Amino acid sequence: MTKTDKRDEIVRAALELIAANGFHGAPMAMIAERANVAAGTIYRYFENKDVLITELYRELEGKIKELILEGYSTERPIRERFLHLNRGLFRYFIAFPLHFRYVEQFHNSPYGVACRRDKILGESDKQDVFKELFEDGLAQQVMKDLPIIILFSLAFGPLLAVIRDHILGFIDLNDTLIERTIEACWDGVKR
Amino acid sequence: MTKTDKRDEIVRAALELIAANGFHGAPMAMIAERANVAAGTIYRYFENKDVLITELYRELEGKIKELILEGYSTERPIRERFLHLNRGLFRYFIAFPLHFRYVEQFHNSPYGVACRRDKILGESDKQDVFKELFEDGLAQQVMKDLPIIILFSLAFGPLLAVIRDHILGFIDLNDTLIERTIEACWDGVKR
Amino acid sequence: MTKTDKRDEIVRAALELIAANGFHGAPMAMIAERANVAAGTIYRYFENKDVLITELYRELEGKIKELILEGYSTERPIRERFLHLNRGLFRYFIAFPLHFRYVEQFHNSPYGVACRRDKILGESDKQDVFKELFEDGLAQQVMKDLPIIILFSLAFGPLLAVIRDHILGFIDLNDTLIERTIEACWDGVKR
Amino acid sequence: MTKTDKRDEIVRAALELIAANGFHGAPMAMIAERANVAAGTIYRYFENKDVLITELYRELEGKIKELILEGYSTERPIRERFLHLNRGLFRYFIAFPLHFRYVEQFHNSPYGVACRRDKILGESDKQDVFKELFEDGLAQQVMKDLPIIILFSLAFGPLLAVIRDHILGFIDLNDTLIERTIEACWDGVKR
DNA sequence: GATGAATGAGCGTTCATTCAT
DNA sequence: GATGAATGAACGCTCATTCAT
Repeated sequence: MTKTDKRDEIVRAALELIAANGFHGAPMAMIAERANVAAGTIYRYFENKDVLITELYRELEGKIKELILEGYSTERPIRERFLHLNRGLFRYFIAFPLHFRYVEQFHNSPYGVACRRDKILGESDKQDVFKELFEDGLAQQVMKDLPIIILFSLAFGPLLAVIRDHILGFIDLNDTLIERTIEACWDGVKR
Repeated sequence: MTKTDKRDEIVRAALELIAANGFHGAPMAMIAERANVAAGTIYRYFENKDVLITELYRELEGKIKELILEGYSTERPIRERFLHLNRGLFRYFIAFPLHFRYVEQFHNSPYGVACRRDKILGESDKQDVFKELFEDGLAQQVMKDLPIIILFSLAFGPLLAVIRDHILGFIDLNDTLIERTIEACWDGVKR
Repeated sequence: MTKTDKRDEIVRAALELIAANGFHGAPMAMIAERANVAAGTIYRYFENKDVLITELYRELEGKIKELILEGYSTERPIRERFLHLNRGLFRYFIAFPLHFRYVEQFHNSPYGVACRRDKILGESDKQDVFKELFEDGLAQQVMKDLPIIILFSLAFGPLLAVIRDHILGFIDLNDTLIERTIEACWDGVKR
Repeated sequence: MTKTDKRDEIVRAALELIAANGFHGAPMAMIAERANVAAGTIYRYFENKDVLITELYRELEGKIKELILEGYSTERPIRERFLHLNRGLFRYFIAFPLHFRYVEQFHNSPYGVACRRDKILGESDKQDVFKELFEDGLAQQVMKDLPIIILFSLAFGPLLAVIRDHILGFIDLNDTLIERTIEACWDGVKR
């Protein structure tokens, strides 16, 4: 097994266990076992559990962005771009429910709050497509004149709630339902 | 200090610590200390930590419902009822940010999921004003023809996200902003 | 309720709970509850749990002796006296299984060992019928020439074991079986 | 220190402390300290305290049986076999008084009762030499016609009581005394 | 006297982290 | 590099005992 393989196994194991059981239901020893690695080995790749958790989040974030940006163009109309991104998120999380569970756990934890704080208050992430979309939407006056951070919540708040209900088995989403939910989100933000 | 005082102190301490640090960041010993009570004393009032957590949630839920239903009438038009309830939630949580953080922690935990499952799958809660509102909205065809559970997410998903951002200090809400956010939520659910 | 009634209730409750659950399965609070008395009240009658346990033992010991000595006469032949005492113990413990369980727990605990030590090494209990019986048996040369303490074990060791098996439901004793077991014990000690 | 050494140290410490103070007088932390091991280390070798207690019992049981069966043959006459086994028990427990105290504590506890129940009611332990001896004794009509479980008590009840008195320092056994006590036990069971 | 709420030391157990091999 | 046994602080919880009422 190469060095990278080991790291990947650890990350995969952590994802599975934390998604299923939460941060406290995933002891390092259990992650190690699931990754077929010794407990101490994890510490060669990650300084400590916090770092593992945060790095895993960054990786998932990266993958999500990557997939979402496929076929995305800032040249298209605002509405189309909005629908594209939301649709991408829906499809991604339905395809990878473990990722969704993990990301949700992360957001709803001290890690997530700190991370969010950095993102909002820190150096503006020049490449944040979401932010750019809302800025364009405001500039072109197709979106409601509200702070971007509120537009954000209007656009993605329902989405995350609906996906959670889907993953927990409370609804059974299909393409029509998804499409109509996304349209409803658009109704929320559009002027 | 009367018996009730002690219980109240424990509940207050638990609320503060759990709202700030999460369930695992609030050991019983710390709750006891903050409540100026011995560790064992908590167990006179609550069978165990789970019960304390759940009971505290029920208390908050009760208070919220109570405040929200003030001046609420099912006789009024759907839109008005919708705005009333959302406005109530906004005001409540802005007035009691600890309650918000606590309720959020609770929902995002095994407790909350189980609680949610009961509510959705169990015997329909006849007195659930929210459910009733959406049923009426659907019947009168003023709301989008979507499953109630999705309407729920459209209505309250953004709201919770916005309040969180406010409490974490990422936005500074004022009455105008609140009113316009609620209107935007309405745009999301209305036909 | 008179003072004596309260004490009796405490003692009865302690007997029941300790017999059923052992010393550690019978917290003071539980004893108090079963006795319909406040926890603190127990400490008016007994300095602490140890004292309660020891005093209860002494009471039971007294009752047992009293019943056993009914119709007992040192004028009768050794064998008859032996059978009388053993028969008495059998009947007593079968009639009062809680007493048996308690006494057994007591003997098999630091309390019991200390108590035994006092009895054997301390001032010889002038009125101990058992000791007297064995002394007479030795003097009259109807019993084996062994230390009294060993005769004791030969006489009562099997008895206690058989009663325990009866109470635990492993055997179902009847009068014949009892009589033959006692005879067997006599065979053990007689010359 | 090898892995086995550590386990042995834990077992030894548990044996010593439980034999001296009983199960509740031997907290895990104290066992760990006596074993020169951290508290958590015990849990690498034993799932929990119950398992430690039960496993230690099984180990002692095994050692005892092994030593007792040395030179034992079912070909020899009943009486000889009886004396062999009883003599073996006497010698073993006098040589290892801690083992005796431990086994006694175990028998007189919920563990022991459950264990006993299994043995009596469960599938007959084909290799139980004691049971086999009594069955043979009954078949050959050299033992009293009593239930095996009672013969058991007649044979070993006095023995255990005598050994306890010896270990507690109430008698000082010597070979003659042992031999005569065993003979007395035989008198109890023989027809 | 009687009460029972309050105490806090102590229990069994877990788990992030270290380090000798 | 990799291992996994060892650590020990920290957790949730119990219960004998005290003492203000």
